[in-house]
Amino acid sequence: MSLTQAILTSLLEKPCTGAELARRFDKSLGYFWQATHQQIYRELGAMERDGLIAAHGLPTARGRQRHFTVLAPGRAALETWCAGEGELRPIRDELLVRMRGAAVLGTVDVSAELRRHQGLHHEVLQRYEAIAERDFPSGAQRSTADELQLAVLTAGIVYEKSWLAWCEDVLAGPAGD
Amino acid sequence: MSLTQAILTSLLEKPCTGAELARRFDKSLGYFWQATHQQIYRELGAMERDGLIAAHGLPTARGRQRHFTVLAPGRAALETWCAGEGELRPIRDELLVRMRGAAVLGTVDVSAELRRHQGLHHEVLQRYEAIAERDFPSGAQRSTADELQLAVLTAGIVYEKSWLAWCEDVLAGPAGD
DNA sequence: TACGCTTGTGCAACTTGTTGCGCAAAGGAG
DNA sequence: CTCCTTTGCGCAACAAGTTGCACAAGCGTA
Repeated sequence: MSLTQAILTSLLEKPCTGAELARRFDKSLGYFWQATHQQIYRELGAMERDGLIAAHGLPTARGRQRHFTVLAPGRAALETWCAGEGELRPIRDELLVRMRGAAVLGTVDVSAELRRHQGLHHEVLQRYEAIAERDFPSGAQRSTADELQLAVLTAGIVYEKSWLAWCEDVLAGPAGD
Repeated sequence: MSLTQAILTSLLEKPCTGAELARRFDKSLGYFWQATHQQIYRELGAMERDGLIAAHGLPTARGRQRHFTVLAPGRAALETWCAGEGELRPIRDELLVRMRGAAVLGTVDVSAELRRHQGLHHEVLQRYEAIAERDFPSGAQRSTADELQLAVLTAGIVYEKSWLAWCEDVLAGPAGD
Protein backbone atom coordinates (compact mmCIF):
# COMPACT_ATOMS: atom_id res chain seq x y z
CA MET A 1 0.00 0.00 0.00
CA SER A 2 1.09 3.50 -0.84
CA LEU A 3 0.16 4.84 2.59
CA THR A 4 3.48 3.62 3.98
CA GLN A 5 5.36 5.42 1.24
CA ALA A 6 3.32 8.58 1.51
CA ILE A 7 4.11 8.73 5.22
CA LEU A 8 7.80 8.06 4.59
CA THR A 9 7.85 10.87 2.06
CA SER A 10 6.21 13.29 4.44
CA LEU A 11 8.47 12.29 7.33
CA LEU A 12 11.53 12.73 5.13
CA GLU A 13 10.45 16.25 4.33
CA LYS A 14 10.19 16.92 8.04
CA PRO A 15 10.00 14.53 11.03
CA CYS A 16 6.90 15.10 13.10
CA THR A 17 4.11 13.64 15.19
CA GLY A 18 1.11 11.65 14.02
CA ALA A 19 -1.25 14.57 14.42
CA GLU A 20 1.04 16.82 12.39
CA LEU A 21 1.17 14.15 9.68
CA ALA A 22 -2.62 14.03 9.62
CA ARG A 23 -2.72 17.80 9.16
CA ARG A 24 -0.23 17.63 6.32
CA PHE A 25 -2.26 14.91 4.62
CA ASP A 26 -5.23 17.24 4.74
CA LYS A 27 -3.25 20.02 3.15
CA SER A 28 -0.89 18.69 0.51
CA LEU A 29 -0.27 14.96 0.27
CA GLY A 30 -3.95 14.28 0.76
CA TYR A 31 -4.80 15.90 -2.57
CA PHE A 32 -3.70 12.69 -4.25
CA TRP A 33 -3.59 10.18 -1.38
CA GLN A 34 -6.03 10.53 1.49
CA ALA A 35 -5.73 9.08 4.97
CA THR A 36 -7.56 9.55 8.23
CA HIS A 37 -5.62 10.01 11.46
CA GLN A 38 -6.56 6.45 12.46
CA GLN A 39 -5.01 4.97 9.37
CA ILE A 40 -1.93 7.05 9.98
CA TYR A 41 -1.51 6.00 13.62
CA ARG A 42 -2.08 2.35 12.73
CA GLU A 43 0.44 2.55 9.94
CA LEU A 44 2.98 4.41 12.08
CA GLY A 45 2.76 1.60 14.62
CA ALA A 46 3.35 -1.04 11.97
CA MET A 47 6.23 0.90 10.44
CA GLU A 48 7.86 1.31 13.82
CA ARG A 49 7.57 -2.44 14.41
CA ASP A 50 9.16 -3.06 11.01
CA GLY A 51 12.07 -0.76 11.80
CA LEU A 52 11.35 1.75 9.05
CA ILE A 53 10.88 4.64 11.42
CA ALA A 54 11.72 5.44 15.04
CA ALA A 55 10.07 7.60 17.67
CA HIS A 56 11.12 9.49 20.75
CA GLY A 57 8.61 8.72 23.45
CA LEU A 58 7.16 5.60 24.99
CA PRO A 59 5.00 3.55 22.64
CA THR A 60 2.30 2.95 25.27
CA ALA A 61 2.04 6.39 26.78
CA ARG A 62 -1.35 7.70 25.74
CA GLY A 63 -1.74 11.37 25.06
CA ARG A 64 2.03 11.73 24.84
CA GLN A 65 3.52 13.32 21.72
CA ARG A 66 5.55 10.89 19.67
CA HIS A 67 7.97 12.44 17.22
CA PHE A 68 8.84 10.14 14.29
CA THR A 69 11.97 10.01 12.15
CA VAL A 70 12.77 7.90 9.09
CA LEU A 71 15.52 5.31 9.58
CA ALA A 72 17.92 4.08 6.90
CA PRO A 73 15.81 0.99 6.07
CA GLY A 74 12.82 3.28 5.67
CA ARG A 75 14.61 5.48 3.20
CA ALA A 76 15.84 2.42 1.32
CA ALA A 77 12.33 0.97 1.20
CA LEU A 78 11.00 4.22 -0.23
CA GLU A 79 13.73 4.33 -2.86
CA THR A 80 12.98 0.79 -3.97
CA TRP A 81 9.28 1.42 -4.10
CA CYS A 82 9.55 4.70 -5.97
CA ALA A 83 11.66 3.06 -8.64
CA GLY A 84 9.09 0.27 -9.04
CA GLU A 85 5.98 -0.11 -11.16
CA GLY A 86 2.31 0.26 -10.33
CA GLU A 87 -1.13 -0.38 -11.75
CA LEU A 88 -3.51 2.16 -13.20
CA ARG A 89 -6.37 2.98 -10.87
CA PRO A 90 -9.60 2.67 -12.83
CA ILE A 91 -12.24 5.36 -12.58
CA ARG A 92 -14.73 4.93 -9.75
CA ASP A 93 -17.33 7.62 -9.94
CA GLU A 94 -20.78 7.71 -8.43
CA LEU A 95 -21.99 10.36 -10.83
CA LEU A 96 -21.35 8.03 -13.75
CA VAL A 97 -23.28 5.26 -12.01
CA ARG A 98 -26.14 7.71 -11.52
CA MET A 99 -26.09 8.61 -15.20
CA ARG A 100 -26.06 4.97 -16.23
CA GLY A 101 -28.99 4.39 -13.90
CA ALA A 102 -30.82 7.40 -15.29
CA ALA A 103 -30.30 6.03 -18.79
CA VAL A 104 -32.03 2.78 -17.86
CA LEU A 105 -34.82 4.37 -15.85
CA GLY A 106 -35.58 7.20 -18.24
CA THR A 107 -37.36 9.15 -15.52
CA VAL A 108 -34.51 10.93 -13.79
CA ASP A 109 -32.89 14.25 -14.68
CA VAL A 110 -29.21 14.43 -13.79
CA SER A 111 -28.48 17.90 -15.14
CA ALA A 112 -28.76 19.59 -11.73
CA GLU A 113 -26.26 17.13 -10.29
CA LEU A 114 -24.00 17.73 -13.27
CA ARG A 115 -24.07 21.47 -12.67
CA ARG A 116 -23.34 20.92 -9.00
CA HIS A 117 -20.31 18.80 -9.89
CA GLN A 118 -19.18 21.45 -12.30
CA GLY A 119 -19.18 23.90 -9.42
CA LEU A 120 -17.33 21.54 -7.11
CA HIS A 121 -14.66 20.78 -9.69
CA HIS A 122 -14.29 24.49 -10.30
CA GLU A 123 -13.64 25.08 -6.61
CA VAL A 124 -10.99 22.38 -6.45
CA LEU A 125 -9.36 23.69 -9.60
CA GLN A 126 -9.10 27.16 -8.15
CA ARG A 127 -7.54 25.78 -4.99
CA TYR A 128 -4.91 23.90 -7.01
CA GLU A 129 -4.17 26.90 -9.19
CA ALA A 130 -3.74 29.11 -6.16
CA ILE A 131 -1.21 26.68 -4.72
CA ALA A 132 0.63 26.46 -8.03
CA GLU A 133 0.84 30.24 -8.29
CA ARG A 134 1.98 30.58 -4.69
CA ASP A 135 4.58 27.79 -4.58
CA PHE A 136 5.75 27.67 -8.18
CA PRO A 137 5.25 31.12 -9.73
CA SER A 138 5.74 31.04 -13.48
CA GLY A 139 9.11 32.24 -14.65
CA ALA A 140 10.94 31.34 -11.46
CA GLN A 141 14.01 29.12 -11.38
CA ARG A 142 13.12 25.56 -10.41
CA SER A 143 15.08 22.60 -9.09
CA THR A 144 14.43 19.03 -10.24
CA ALA A 145 12.48 18.42 -7.05
CA ASP A 146 10.37 21.50 -7.79
CA GLU A 147 9.68 20.23 -11.29
CA LEU A 148 8.42 16.94 -9.88
CA GLN A 149 6.25 18.57 -7.28
CA LEU A 150 4.84 20.95 -9.85
CA ALA A 151 4.13 18.02 -12.16
CA VAL A 152 2.10 16.36 -9.41
CA LEU A 153 0.15 19.53 -8.87
CA THR A 154 -0.36 19.92 -12.60
CA ALA A 155 -1.86 16.44 -12.68
CA GLY A 156 -4.52 17.67 -10.32
CA ILE A 157 -5.13 20.76 -12.41
CA VAL A 158 -5.37 18.80 -15.64
CA TYR A 159 -7.68 16.31 -13.97
CA GLU A 160 -10.09 18.95 -12.72
CA LYS A 161 -10.03 20.85 -15.99
CA SER A 162 -10.92 17.72 -17.92
CA TRP A 163 -13.90 17.01 -15.68
CA LEU A 164 -15.02 20.61 -16.02
CA ALA A 165 -14.81 20.42 -19.78
CA TRP A 166 -16.75 17.19 -19.75
CA CYS A 167 -19.52 18.61 -17.55
CA GLU A 168 -19.85 21.59 -19.85
CA ASP A 169 -19.92 19.35 -22.87
CA VAL A 170 -22.59 17.02 -21.52
CA LEU A 171 -24.76 19.88 -20.30
CA ALA A 172 -24.53 21.70 -23.62
CA GLY A 173 -24.72 18.69 -25.92
CA PRO A 174 -28.17 17.11 -25.61
CA ALA A 175 -29.79 20.49 -24.87
CA GLY A 176 -28.38 22.08 -28.00
CA ASP A 177 -29.86 19.42 -30.23
CA MET B 1 -22.64 2.39 -1.53
CA SER B 2 -23.03 2.60 -5.27
CA LEU B 3 -22.59 -1.13 -5.71
CA THR B 4 -26.25 -1.73 -4.92
CA GLN B 5 -27.29 0.81 -7.53
CA ALA B 6 -24.87 -0.44 -10.13
CA ILE B 7 -26.28 -3.94 -9.72
CA LEU B 8 -29.86 -2.66 -9.91
CA THR B 9 -29.00 -0.82 -13.12
CA SER B 10 -27.46 -3.88 -14.67
CA LEU B 11 -30.34 -6.13 -13.60
CA LEU B 12 -32.86 -3.67 -15.03
CA GLU B 13 -31.10 -3.79 -18.36
CA LYS B 14 -31.40 -7.56 -18.25
CA PRO B 15 -32.14 -9.95 -15.35
CA CYS B 16 -29.41 -12.53 -14.92
CA THR B 17 -27.33 -14.65 -12.57
CA GLY B 18 -24.53 -13.52 -10.29
CA ALA B 19 -21.85 -14.88 -12.56
CA GLU B 20 -23.32 -13.09 -15.54
CA LEU B 21 -23.37 -9.87 -13.52
CA ALA B 22 -19.72 -10.33 -12.69
CA ARG B 23 -18.93 -10.73 -16.37
CA ARG B 24 -20.87 -7.60 -17.24
CA PHE B 25 -19.03 -5.66 -14.56
CA ASP B 26 -15.79 -6.71 -16.19
CA LYS B 27 -16.98 -5.51 -19.56
CA SER B 28 -19.00 -2.33 -19.26
CA LEU B 29 -20.15 -1.18 -15.85
CA GLY B 30 -16.78 -2.02 -14.40
CA TYR B 31 -15.12 0.71 -16.43
CA PHE B 32 -16.36 3.20 -13.87
CA TRP B 33 -17.39 1.00 -10.92
CA GLN B 34 -15.48 -2.20 -10.23
CA ALA B 35 -16.61 -5.19 -8.23
CA THR B 36 -15.36 -8.71 -7.69
CA HIS B 37 -17.74 -11.65 -7.88
CA GLN B 38 -17.60 -11.96 -4.09
CA GLN B 39 -18.78 -8.43 -3.57
CA ILE B 40 -21.56 -9.05 -6.05
CA TYR B 41 -22.79 -12.27 -4.43
CA ARG B 42 -22.66 -10.72 -0.98
CA GLU B 43 -24.57 -7.67 -2.19
CA LEU B 44 -27.12 -9.78 -4.05
CA GLY B 45 -27.82 -11.65 -0.82
CA ALA B 46 -28.33 -8.42 1.10
CA MET B 47 -30.54 -6.95 -1.62
CA GLU B 48 -32.66 -10.08 -1.68
CA ARG B 49 -33.08 -9.87 2.10
CA ASP B 50 -34.10 -6.22 1.73
CA GLY B 51 -36.70 -7.06 -0.87
CA LEU B 52 -35.10 -5.05 -3.68
CA ILE B 53 -34.64 -8.06 -5.94
CA ALA B 54 -35.96 -11.60 -6.16
CA ALA B 55 -34.48 -14.85 -7.43
CA HIS B 56 -35.77 -18.09 -8.86
CA GLY B 57 -33.96 -20.89 -7.12
CA LEU B 58 -33.32 -21.91 -3.56
CA PRO B 59 -31.12 -19.47 -1.58
CA THR B 60 -29.08 -22.25 -0.03
CA ALA B 61 -28.53 -24.50 -3.01
CA ARG B 62 -24.87 -24.29 -3.79
CA GLY B 63 -23.77 -24.53 -7.38
CA ARG B 64 -27.32 -23.87 -8.49
CA GLN B 65 -27.96 -20.99 -10.90
CA ARG B 66 -29.99 -18.17 -9.37
CA HIS B 67 -31.61 -15.78 -11.77
CA PHE B 68 -32.29 -12.33 -10.29
CA THR B 69 -34.96 -9.78 -11.16
CA VAL B 70 -35.53 -6.24 -9.88
CA LEU B 71 -38.69 -5.74 -7.80
CA ALA B 72 -40.70 -2.53 -7.60
CA PRO B 73 -39.00 -1.37 -4.37
CA GLY B 74 -35.67 -1.91 -6.07
CA ARG B 75 -36.61 0.26 -9.00
CA ALA B 76 -37.94 2.92 -6.64
CA ALA B 77 -34.74 2.84 -4.60
CA LEU B 78 -32.68 3.31 -7.73
CA GLU B 79 -34.82 6.23 -8.86
CA THR B 80 -34.45 7.96 -5.52
CA TRP B 81 -30.72 7.41 -5.44
CA CYS B 82 -30.12 8.52 -9.01
CA ALA B 83 -31.93 11.79 -8.31
CA GLY B 84 -29.77 12.41 -5.24
CA GLU B 85 -26.42 14.09 -4.70
CA GLY B 86 -22.94 12.66 -4.20
CA GLU B 87 -19.45 13.68 -3.20
CA LEU B 88 -16.47 14.16 -5.47
CA ARG B 89 -14.03 11.32 -5.26
CA PRO B 90 -10.56 12.80 -4.77
CA ILE B 91 -7.65 11.57 -6.84
CA ARG B 92 -5.82 8.56 -5.43
CA ASP B 93 -2.86 7.76 -7.58
CA GLU B 94 0.24 5.75 -6.77
CA LEU B 95 2.25 7.32 -9.55
CA LEU B 96 1.83 10.74 -7.98
CA VAL B 97 2.97 9.37 -4.63
CA ARG B 98 6.03 7.93 -6.38
CA MET B 99 6.80 11.28 -7.94
CA ARG B 100 6.44 13.09 -4.65
CA GLY B 101 8.76 10.51 -3.10
CA ALA B 102 11.23 10.91 -5.93
CA ALA B 103 11.18 14.66 -5.38
CA VAL B 104 12.20 14.20 -1.76
CA LEU B 105 14.77 11.48 -2.40
CA GLY B 106 16.40 13.05 -5.42
CA THR B 107 17.90 9.72 -6.46
CA VAL B 108 15.05 8.13 -8.39
CA ASP B 109 14.15 8.51 -12.05
CA VAL B 110 10.43 8.18 -12.72
CA SER B 111 10.50 8.83 -16.46
CA ALA B 112 10.39 5.13 -17.37
CA GLU B 113 7.33 4.66 -15.22
CA LEU B 114 5.77 7.76 -16.77
CA ARG B 115 6.29 6.34 -20.24
CA ARG B 116 4.81 3.03 -19.14
CA HIS B 117 1.73 4.80 -17.83
CA GLN B 118 1.47 6.72 -21.05
CA GLY B 119 1.28 3.40 -22.86
CA LEU B 120 -1.29 1.98 -20.47
CA HIS B 121 -3.52 5.03 -20.73
CA HIS B 122 -3.22 4.85 -24.48
CA GLU B 123 -4.45 1.27 -24.47
CA VAL B 124 -7.44 2.10 -22.31
CA LEU B 125 -8.26 5.09 -24.48
CA GLN B 126 -8.26 2.97 -27.60
CA ARG B 127 -10.56 0.45 -25.93
CA TYR B 128 -13.02 3.21 -25.02
CA GLU B 129 -12.89 4.76 -28.45
CA ALA B 130 -13.53 1.40 -30.08
CA ILE B 131 -16.62 0.93 -27.92
CA ALA B 132 -17.82 4.44 -28.70
CA GLU B 133 -17.42 3.90 -32.41
CA ARG B 134 -19.12 0.51 -32.26
CA ASP B 135 -22.08 1.40 -30.03
CA PHE B 136 -22.58 5.07 -30.83
CA PRO B 137 -21.29 5.74 -34.36
CA SER B 138 -21.08 9.45 -35.10
CA GLY B 139 -23.95 10.82 -37.11
CA ALA B 140 -26.45 8.23 -35.97
CA GLN B 141 -29.76 9.10 -34.38
CA ARG B 142 -29.63 8.80 -30.59
CA SER B 143 -32.20 8.44 -27.85
CA THR B 144 -31.91 10.24 -24.51
CA ALA B 145 -30.70 7.00 -22.96
CA ASP B 146 -28.04 6.74 -25.67
CA GLU B 147 -26.93 10.30 -24.98
CA LEU B 148 -26.46 9.48 -21.32
CA GLN B 149 -24.58 6.26 -21.98
CA LEU B 150 -22.39 8.03 -24.49
CA ALA B 151 -21.72 10.80 -21.98
CA VAL B 152 -20.50 8.20 -19.49
CA LEU B 153 -18.23 6.70 -22.09
CA THR B 154 -17.00 10.15 -23.06
CA ALA B 155 -16.05 10.77 -19.46
CA GLY B 156 -13.69 7.81 -19.69
CA ILE B 157 -12.27 9.07 -22.97
CA VAL B 158 -11.74 12.59 -21.65
CA TYR B 159 -10.17 11.18 -18.50
CA GLU B 160 -7.67 9.03 -20.37
CA LYS B 161 -6.84 11.77 -22.83
CA SER B 162 -6.08 14.19 -20.03
CA TRP B 163 -3.70 11.74 -18.37
CA LEU B 164 -2.03 11.11 -21.70
CA ALA B 165 -1.55 14.81 -22.28
CA TRP B 166 -0.16 15.19 -18.79
CA CYS B 167 2.35 12.33 -19.24
CA GLU B 168 3.52 13.84 -22.50
CA ASP B 169 3.82 17.24 -20.92
CA VAL B 170 5.82 16.06 -17.92
CA LEU B 171 8.11 13.91 -20.04
CA ALA B 172 8.79 16.75 -22.46
CA GLY B 173 8.97 19.60 -19.99
CA PRO B 174 12.01 19.09 -17.77
CA ALA B 175 13.92 17.33 -20.58
CA GLY B 176 13.46 20.23 -22.96
CA ASP B 177 15.00 22.72 -20.55
C1' DT C 1 -20.34 -45.71 -15.73
C1' DA C 2 -16.39 -43.22 -14.45
C1' DC C 3 -13.37 -39.41 -14.95
C1' DG C 4 -11.96 -34.79 -15.39
C1' DC C 5 -13.04 -29.99 -16.78
C1' DT C 6 -15.73 -25.88 -16.52
C1' DT C 7 -19.16 -22.92 -14.44
C1' DG C 8 -21.89 -21.00 -10.68
C1' DT C 9 -22.13 -20.28 -5.99
C1' DG C 10 -20.60 -19.16 -1.66
C1' DC C 11 -17.71 -19.40 2.98
C1' DA C 12 -13.75 -17.64 5.52
C1' DA C 13 -10.11 -14.81 6.38
C1' DC C 14 -7.70 -10.86 5.56
C1' DT C 15 -6.57 -5.87 4.30
C1' DT C 16 -7.94 -1.24 3.85
C1' DG C 17 -10.68 2.60 4.99
C1' DT C 18 -14.24 4.97 8.22
C1' DT C 19 -16.59 6.44 12.42
C1' DG C 20 -17.16 7.18 17.11
C1' DC C 21 -15.53 7.26 21.35
C1' DG C 22 -12.27 7.62 25.49
C1' DC C 23 -8.26 8.86 27.89
C1' DA C 24 -3.98 11.61 28.95
C1' DA C 25 -1.41 15.79 28.88
C1' DA C 26 -0.91 20.85 28.35
C1' DG C 27 -2.43 25.33 28.87
C1' DG C 28 -5.46 29.14 29.92
C1' DA C 29 -9.35 31.19 33.04
C1' DG C 30 -11.56 31.71 37.26
C1' DC D 1 -5.16 25.22 42.81
C1' DT D 2 -9.20 23.68 40.27
C1' DC D 3 -11.95 23.62 36.22
C1' DC D 4 -12.38 23.47 31.35
C1' DT D 5 -10.96 23.35 26.74
C1' DT D 6 -7.79 21.92 23.23
C1' DT D 7 -4.56 18.74 21.31
C1' DG D 8 -2.44 14.24 20.65
C1' DC D 9 -2.99 9.48 20.87
C1' DG D 10 -5.19 5.32 20.33
C1' DC D 11 -8.90 1.46 21.03
C1' DA D 12 -13.01 -0.77 19.14
C1' DA D 13 -16.24 -1.68 15.89
C1' DC D 14 -17.72 -1.56 11.47
C1' DA D 15 -17.95 -1.17 6.21
C1' DA D 16 -15.86 -2.05 1.91
C1' DG D 17 -12.87 -4.52 -0.94
C1' DT D 18 -9.65 -8.65 -1.91
C1' DT D 19 -7.94 -13.38 -2.07
C1' DG D 20 -8.11 -18.17 -1.72
C1' DC D 21 -10.48 -22.02 -1.33
C1' DA D 22 -14.39 -25.49 -1.48
C1' DC D 23 -18.41 -27.59 -2.98
C1' DA D 24 -22.27 -28.68 -6.34
C1' DA D 25 -23.95 -29.28 -10.91
C1' DG D 26 -23.47 -29.93 -15.85
C1' DC D 27 -21.00 -31.53 -19.77
C1' DG D 28 -17.89 -33.82 -22.69
C1' DT D 29 -15.07 -37.84 -23.17
C1' DA D 30 -13.29 -42.33 -22.60
